[in-house]
Amino acid sequence: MALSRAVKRKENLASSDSKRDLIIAAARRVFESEGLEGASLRGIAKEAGYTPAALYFHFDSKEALYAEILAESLEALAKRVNAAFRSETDLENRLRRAAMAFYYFYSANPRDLDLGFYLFKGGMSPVGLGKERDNKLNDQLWEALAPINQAFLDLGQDEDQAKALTAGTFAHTSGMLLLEHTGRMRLFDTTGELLMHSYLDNQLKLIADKS
Amino acid sequence: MALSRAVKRKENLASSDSKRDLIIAAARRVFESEGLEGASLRGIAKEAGYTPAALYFHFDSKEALYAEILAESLEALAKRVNAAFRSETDLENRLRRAAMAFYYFYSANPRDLDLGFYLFKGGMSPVGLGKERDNKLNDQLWEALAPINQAFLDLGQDEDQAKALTAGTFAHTSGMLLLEHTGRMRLFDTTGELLMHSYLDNQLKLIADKS
Amino acid sequence: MALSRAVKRKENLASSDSKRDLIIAAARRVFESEGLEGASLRGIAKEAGYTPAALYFHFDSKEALYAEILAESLEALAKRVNAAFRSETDLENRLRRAAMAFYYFYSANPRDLDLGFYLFKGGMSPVGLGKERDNKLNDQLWEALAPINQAFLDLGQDEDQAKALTAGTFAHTSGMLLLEHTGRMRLFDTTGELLMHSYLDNQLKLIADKS
Amino acid sequence: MALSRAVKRKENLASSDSKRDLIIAAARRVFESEGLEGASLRGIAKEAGYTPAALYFHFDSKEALYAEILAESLEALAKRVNAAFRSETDLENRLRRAAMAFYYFYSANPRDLDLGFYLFKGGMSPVGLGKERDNKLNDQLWEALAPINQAFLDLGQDEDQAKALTAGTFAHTSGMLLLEHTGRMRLFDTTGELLMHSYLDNQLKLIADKS
DNA sequence: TATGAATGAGTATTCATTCAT
DNA sequence: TATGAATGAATACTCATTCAT
Repeated sequence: MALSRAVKRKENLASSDSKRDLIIAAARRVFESEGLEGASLRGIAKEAGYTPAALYFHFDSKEALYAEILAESLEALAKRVNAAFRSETDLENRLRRAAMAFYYFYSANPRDLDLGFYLFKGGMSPVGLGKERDNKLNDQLWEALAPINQAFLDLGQDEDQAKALTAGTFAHTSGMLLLEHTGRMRLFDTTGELLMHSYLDNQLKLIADKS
Repeated sequence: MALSRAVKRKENLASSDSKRDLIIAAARRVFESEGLEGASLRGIAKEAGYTPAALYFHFDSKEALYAEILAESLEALAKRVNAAFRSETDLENRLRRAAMAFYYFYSANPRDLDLGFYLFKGGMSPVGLGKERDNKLNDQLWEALAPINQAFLDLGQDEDQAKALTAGTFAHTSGMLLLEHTGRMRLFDTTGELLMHSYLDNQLKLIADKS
Repeated sequence: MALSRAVKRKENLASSDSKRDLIIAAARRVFESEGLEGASLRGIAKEAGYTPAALYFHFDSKEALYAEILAESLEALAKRVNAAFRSETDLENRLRRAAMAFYYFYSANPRDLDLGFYLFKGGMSPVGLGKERDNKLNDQLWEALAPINQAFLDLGQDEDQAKALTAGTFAHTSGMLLLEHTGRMRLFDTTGELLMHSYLDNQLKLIADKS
Repeated sequence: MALSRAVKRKENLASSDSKRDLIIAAARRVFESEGLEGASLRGIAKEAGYTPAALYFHFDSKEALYAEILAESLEALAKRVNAAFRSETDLENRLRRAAMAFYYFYSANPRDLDLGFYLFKGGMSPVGLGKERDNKLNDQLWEALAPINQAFLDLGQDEDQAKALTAGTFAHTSGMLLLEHTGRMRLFDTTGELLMHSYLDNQLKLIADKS
């Protein structure tokens, strides 16, 4: 008749988690339409169909909620980049695919970029977040970059070289996204996508030339 | 009596302008110590020795004041980059010097970077700023990038190529500054300066290889 | 099966009571470290290892919980004062001991004083508490004052005189504790303890002079 | 025709001050009807016919507003006690009058007592107030007690004795007010006023006996 | 008996901006 | 040109309490 306690608890947990997810989803929606600064706890709560106070049952603070969103975003990013990496066997294309996956992800979700910069600002958040969360986010970021790093290793670069190349690619991509996001790309009559491809071609050429 | 009206007006204008500059200087000081989010009109007014209301005689809005600061910053940046460009006769070093001047400027004044991103966000400001000001800022930005573009032209690139190369250099530099500013460079055991040099070396090598 | 229902109920009762005591103890701890204003139901619940909602099974309201704590405190106070009274046979010292026991109790537990003032404020609590509880607390307070009253009776005062003397001693002691608690005693380069002794000496002298 | 600037400024000042006083008066009214805990900035602002934000133009914080009220209260108290002291030439009655003026003041304005205890709690306020204000309040308190102290001096007590006697009188009065304020006086079938008189008579008798 | 989830009312304070003077 | 005074909307967050489960 009745469900066993264990099952019930599981269901509650699922329900609880799904509520968290509901709130996070609502927060994402608000972010997307209002931007980071425009997204208030009140607004998020309203969008989620809750009282502001209710959110505090699920998240310790606004920043913690933000961090959760960023974490989910980074997770999705990492999945995307890894999938792109794995979808290719050609070593050169692997790099291209992985790096472009990174680029396309943020090109499609520009607000997530803001979020990342906001929470990473100064290397730590102003309010809470704390070191543990910073470390966690760093780890997640690295997981998204790891395929790119691996691609460079696979192309014959040693560990230090690969790391530097990954950093360069990350920076280049971030900058490119920034220019597009802030509408400055118009100055140059070109697109970030094009420039990304050219950057990657150059990297591959340079690597090929070395050997 | 003593002074003619015309002279008086001129003096007032001068005095007015110097007051503007005083306010802008105060705002810069506040930005540097408090950051973009921490800088309030009240705080700026206090630092300038004025009432908040007084600032509205000199600037239409907070954003307008910000824009003015950004304009000054871009002007200083342009001067710096141009001077670096002119200080060199060797074509390759010209590029290096100009690009690194850009990098060093923001590395030393990271808050100015924030300001730029903030005001350029979305291609237009939320409140005022308007198209004219956006255009003006774009022009100023281009003035800071022009020497880099010229260096590429001098290295034998055609106009389109130079523009794309300038865009790439701009993006790369911006991304690098971003990574450093947000403390993410630590992930890679290297520095933005080093990576900048390596990027520029690669660009020069690729150009040389082409011909 | 094994245990009879009656026994079970008793056990439950005992268990319930011990839980109550656990909560009260937790609340006391929170009071002592956070003060009256700083003590929230949430904090108390956490300290007790419960959910806030759980406390409502044991206490009708926050005020009711407070009242319980005050009741325990008054009980302890009464015990202390009675013991002090009984520990002496000399009539004059009996008064001194009893009154000083009162003083020392609150001097050591200043938060309990706050609690008393808070709950007694206006003669009744804002929310619940009600008349029964007020009467109960009054009774308990009187039990703590009874030894002092008895001491005055033993010193030959009639009932009315003793009551008035008790009231005076109570007021004097309370005021003294208040001055110390609020740091105002510093104005006078003396201590509450000293002044208490001098007050009691005077009372005894006045009584002696009368006869 | 027009008013001179100096006059205008004076008027403005007067107007500004009167607005402060208006707010303070409103705050007092709210205190009296709602009590200390029930008095919120919002409520005070509403009562004063202002927006909460407007109060911050006149007072730095809620605590600062409270402190101002307490300061005014203490000033009025001091005036009252001094006047009582001066109205008498008979040395014994001087003490009586001054001490009873103190008592009557708080008996008529019991909320002011709360305010004093609240702001003096722990010798310093939790939020702001700061040492300067604490010192100022202490000074004001002493000004209200000075006549009592003088009365003891006039009765032939040396400085130390007078100080201790003043402390004792202050404590006794405070305690008496407390008992009345919290409705505990009912336990003793007497009144604070009566007990105050009897306390003062005793003090005078003890002083007379000494010499 | 206890929890998880939620509420609604409340908190002090800050913000950019306006306007009469 | 500048101020003093004020606004209205917003902010994140806390509270005691309730209720279905």
